[in-house]
Amino acid sequence: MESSYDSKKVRRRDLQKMGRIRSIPGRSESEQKTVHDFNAPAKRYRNLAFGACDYAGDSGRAHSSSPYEGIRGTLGARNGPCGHCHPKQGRKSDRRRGPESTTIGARRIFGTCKEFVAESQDTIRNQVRKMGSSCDWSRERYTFDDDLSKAVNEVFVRMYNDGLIYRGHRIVNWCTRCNSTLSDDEVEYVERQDPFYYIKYGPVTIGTARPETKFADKVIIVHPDDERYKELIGKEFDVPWINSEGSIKAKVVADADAANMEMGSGAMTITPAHSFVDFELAKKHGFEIKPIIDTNGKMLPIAGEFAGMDVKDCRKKLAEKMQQMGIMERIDENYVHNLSVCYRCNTPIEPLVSEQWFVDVNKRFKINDSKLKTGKSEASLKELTEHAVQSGSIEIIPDRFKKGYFNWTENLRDWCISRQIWWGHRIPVWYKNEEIYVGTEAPEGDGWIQDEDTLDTWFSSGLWTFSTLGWPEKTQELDYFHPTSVLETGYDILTFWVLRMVMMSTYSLNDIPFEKVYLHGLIRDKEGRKMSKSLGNGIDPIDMIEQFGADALRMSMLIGNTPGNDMRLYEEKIKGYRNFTNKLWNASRFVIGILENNPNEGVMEAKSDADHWILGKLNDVIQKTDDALENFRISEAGELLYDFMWNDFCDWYLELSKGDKQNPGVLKHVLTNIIVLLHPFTPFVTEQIWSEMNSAEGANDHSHLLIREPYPTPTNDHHNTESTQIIIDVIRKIRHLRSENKIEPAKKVDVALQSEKHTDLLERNAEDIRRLARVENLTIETKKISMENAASDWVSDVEIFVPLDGLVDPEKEKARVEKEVQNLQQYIAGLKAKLGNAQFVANAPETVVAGEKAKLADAEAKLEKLKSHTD
RNA sequence: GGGCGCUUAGCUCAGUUGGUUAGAGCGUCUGGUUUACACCCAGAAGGUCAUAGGUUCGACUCCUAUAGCGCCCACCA
Repeated sequence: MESSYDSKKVRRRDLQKMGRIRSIPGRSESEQKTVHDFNAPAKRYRNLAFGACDYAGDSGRAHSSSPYEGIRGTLGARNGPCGHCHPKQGRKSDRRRGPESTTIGARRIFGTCKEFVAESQDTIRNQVRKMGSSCDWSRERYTFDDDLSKAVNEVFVRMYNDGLIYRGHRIVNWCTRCNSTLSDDEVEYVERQDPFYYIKYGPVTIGTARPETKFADKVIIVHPDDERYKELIGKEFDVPWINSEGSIKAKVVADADAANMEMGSGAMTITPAHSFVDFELAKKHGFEIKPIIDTNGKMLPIAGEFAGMDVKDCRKKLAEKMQQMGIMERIDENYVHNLSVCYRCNTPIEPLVSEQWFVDVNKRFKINDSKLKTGKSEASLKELTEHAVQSGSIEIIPDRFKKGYFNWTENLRDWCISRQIWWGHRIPVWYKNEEIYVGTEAPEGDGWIQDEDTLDTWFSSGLWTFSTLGWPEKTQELDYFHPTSVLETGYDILTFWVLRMVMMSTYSLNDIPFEKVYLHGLIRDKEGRKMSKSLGNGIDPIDMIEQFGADALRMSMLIGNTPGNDMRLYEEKIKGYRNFTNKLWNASRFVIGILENNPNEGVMEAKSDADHWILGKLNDVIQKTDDALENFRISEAGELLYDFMWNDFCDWYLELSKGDKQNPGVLKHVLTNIIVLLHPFTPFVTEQIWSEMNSAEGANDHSHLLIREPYPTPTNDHHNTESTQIIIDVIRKIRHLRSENKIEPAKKVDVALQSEKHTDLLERNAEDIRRLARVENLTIETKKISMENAASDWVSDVEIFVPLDGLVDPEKEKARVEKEVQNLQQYIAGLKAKLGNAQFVANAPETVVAGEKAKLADAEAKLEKLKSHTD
């Protein structure tokens, strides 16, 4: 065994040995995938790991469940083309991108992307494995796998037949660069300063940042109660305007909901084809909806002289024209607003009307209510999605994210699911002249052309919990694993993914997809900044693993972090846990060495006070760890184990084991428990220690892995931990007295102990006290000792004297004691005041009052002793 | 505009339904080749828990307001 834990060496060895790639002997690669292993995962993993990786996804974007959101670049989409942002090729639709894109051969793009996906898969698999994730690799799935694609089509067809999917001309978020729609939650906002134009429009002045959309504006909306415009309502005007005719017939319409008297001039025109709000308004009033801008962001012929021009250029030129026409009142150059942009390429979004497929979230359909328990026979997707969380069937951790979830379900609009990108599941709809066919497979006969659009990635991702288990077949897995117990993911993906999974599962299976959602925060750099490529502040997990080991990286991500809160990650932190890993390694080496020297003494039997102490402590830590993990306080569990391993086991029990009461059986027992408990946190080093322990006993059997060991449960054995605690405290106090009085560590001192109750205990452990406190002559008395010129202290009823002839500074010692007396007196006064308060005694629970009384008694006894020592 | 979160030792963070003389790691200081470990050991210093009120016998913890930082959603005439 090496003296320092080399994570690199062990890792490579372990990956094969530990069966992290769970392979079944005698089966080919393809058969491996279909092997069903119904061995329930060990308890600890049920709660710690569940996640799905979409690789490059059907979206060209990785939404792995890793908290490494900030460095998505390294998780999947590294250096590759963004699938989304490439136009489909070989398509004749006029929605396609212009001729420039045809210069890129379709085959070439497709080839590149296949490679890209393969590379991403490799990268992610590699990273997940290197992180030590304990997945059932036999069940790995990719959203483009055949059976998953089948599920996608199946859901589409079912929804279509239930009338939940429809095709319609609607206003959508459009990216002119990607040449595709975006769903509402794929739109991002950036703050920008742009000119804001005030334009004369007949009798009113309108304000806009986008004059180029207004060629066909012919309705003025005012508030019905607005005194300024009351007279105008219902009237029509010929307004000098920017269109090619030079004027337009405008009508004044009152709408109490749409118009705001306080805002600007209180009057506005509307652009139905390029504004969500205006589109709804136009539908409400039956106004004409006339497109101004095409899908490439170019002006349509309606713009006259500006036709074919880019939106941006048009705006500039148009402003000049308006000046010339004399209808430009003024320009505010300091207008700051939120510009909506494409999350993929940051191109400004152009809302426009186009024919798309939508999921109707409000239409009711028949449901099987046996699991959903809505109390209804039919419900809408929106209602089901909301109900699953509202009813408590799904628990979100931490709880506060429910609010965001409901905010989102409440404002849910029909979901535009068609995308004009080529990388995705094709919409399972075929056309032949006027005929339309919707089915899971292409219809019989010639002349059918499949819809060229693809589905929003979240449509297929939303099926993840059951499409991966063979649905729509009634498979054993589906029965066994669904709903999943815990989904673990980042909070930023709650609405994208989590909500869609709830929606899809409640629809398709009439059941929830999972019982609990554990949300982690995002990882930030040391300064709290989001990790990003442009800042170059990302941390490559593989780099950190190379340097400090995967275990250290895992620990640094688990400890000191609470659900839903962002976490800073930086080298020093990881380094700290590397030290922990190494400490564990060295302690194990020491124990294994003892076991090798005492091959026949491995029976677990507590003999010494220290044995009882450590076993009691172990029992306690098992119980607390279990409780913490059950309640998703993962950080706390990690801290408990860290503390127990280092401070109790290493600093005390191992040190005591170097004395005359070494007990190999207990050492082995405690170490074994420690590594089982720590295995979920630091799988590699613990598995390696386990293997070394077993090979020390000549039983190196690869099938006998630590990961298979049951997680410890507390025993009912009673262990006295008090006794050794006294010994430990005595040693500490002696050390403290030495240090206070500047006694060199190498120098041995004489110590006298006096106690009525604990002389036996002290005698039993005299050797340890002598060794660990560096004592020359240790005397233990029952009768009172009075000693001149000695530093003194006490523990329980044990009085400690360290004679310091000529060494102790009487003044200093006096000052120290006086300070402590003062401190104690203050404390006692506080306690007395509290206990003297009738209200406190009356209202506080008995246990609290008793506790305070005990504290007081204790403090008073201490004060007594302190005084007796100064006499 | 609506919502949410954070503010605790020099730094990074814990603190479970209100009852500890408020904790950890790192860093700092003092000392150390004690035969597993200097990626270590021993000892120590360091906080009026952002501010101001309130509830309570009792507040880091609950309520209200204020300030600073951050996030999400909405809007954009």
